[in-house]
Amino acid sequence: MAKTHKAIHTPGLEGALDRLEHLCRARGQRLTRQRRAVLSSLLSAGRALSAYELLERLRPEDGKSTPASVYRSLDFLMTLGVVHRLESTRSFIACEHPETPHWVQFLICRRCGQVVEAEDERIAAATESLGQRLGFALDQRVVELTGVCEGCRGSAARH
Amino acid sequence: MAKTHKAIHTPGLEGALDRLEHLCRARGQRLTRQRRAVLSSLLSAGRALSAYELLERLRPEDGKSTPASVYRSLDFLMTLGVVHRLESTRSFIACEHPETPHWVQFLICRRCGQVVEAEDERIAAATESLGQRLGFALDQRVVELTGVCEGCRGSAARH
DNA sequence: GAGTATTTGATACAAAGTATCATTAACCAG
DNA sequence: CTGGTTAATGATACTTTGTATCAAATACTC
Repeated sequence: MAKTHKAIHTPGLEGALDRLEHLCRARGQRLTRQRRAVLSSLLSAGRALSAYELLERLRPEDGKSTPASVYRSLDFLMTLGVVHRLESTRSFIACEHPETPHWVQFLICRRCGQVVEAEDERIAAATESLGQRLGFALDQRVVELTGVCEGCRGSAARH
Repeated sequence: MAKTHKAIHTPGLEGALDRLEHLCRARGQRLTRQRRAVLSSLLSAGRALSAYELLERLRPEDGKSTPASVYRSLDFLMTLGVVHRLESTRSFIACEHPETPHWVQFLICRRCGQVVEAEDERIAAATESLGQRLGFALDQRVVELTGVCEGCRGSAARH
């Protein structure tokens, strides 16, 4: 059977949860039901979600989630590097390649909401070098580039 | 008399307000008391302010400012390019060099809150090229680098 | 399987940002 | 410099986003 239909089983979900377990174990942190649920939910959403959108998706499964608990889980997953926050849209997204510690950039389509995570050497080098030149010891880099993706420019010519 | 005391008259404030007037005139937009007040206040603050901090500073002078009106003025000033929003701290700052249309980067000291506005060619080129490579027509670039500035690293050794 | 420290649940609240519509004031014309 | 027009503001209420606190629950170690 050809893979013409959208996969029902989110690809990589299992792998990501395994990775989460290993990360927790390695760092002596607890892997709780909620943390697993938050990551799964973000992964299966396949896009960035606001904390409250995430909350709505968790509620059916786990009626006792609250804003505070969702934010706590998100903070935790961010320290592990398996979730990122998009500052310019106040939303959260599962990391696409959490294997390596990394500085990433995001490209966000303002039409369809698609988010692409990139790991560009030139940008990494240029930002680091700017920091040094200005005397900053950088520990966080937000690079979020918004525009219109190829697909959206092609299809909806002018709208 | 030596200039040992902090200037009471914010340097460049007049110039900035003149520039604002010219920009409005050139674009057929109205220059209102509130818009002037918001820009002055940001300029004399000399640092990034949240919309509500700004509101508090406006109140003594103009008791009828509201959150909505402040946000409206900020949005307006941003379209003119004389004010920028810092996404990662949810705050606003007067632009340091609004002469040229520009893509800027910000370096933010997490210790003292200092914000430096930069206009780095390499970063501009690298982000543009990344956008092209991934098929994005970029129209907004958020580059916010957080760390500890030279002064703060020097003084408070470890705290 | 029990002990313990960490997380969570529940509640309440703080901060950030927006919608609507009647009123006001900036700018232009004369 | 006076009035007319249109854009901006004021007032009000509300939505969204994020946090504080503390008792109850649960993940992990032994």
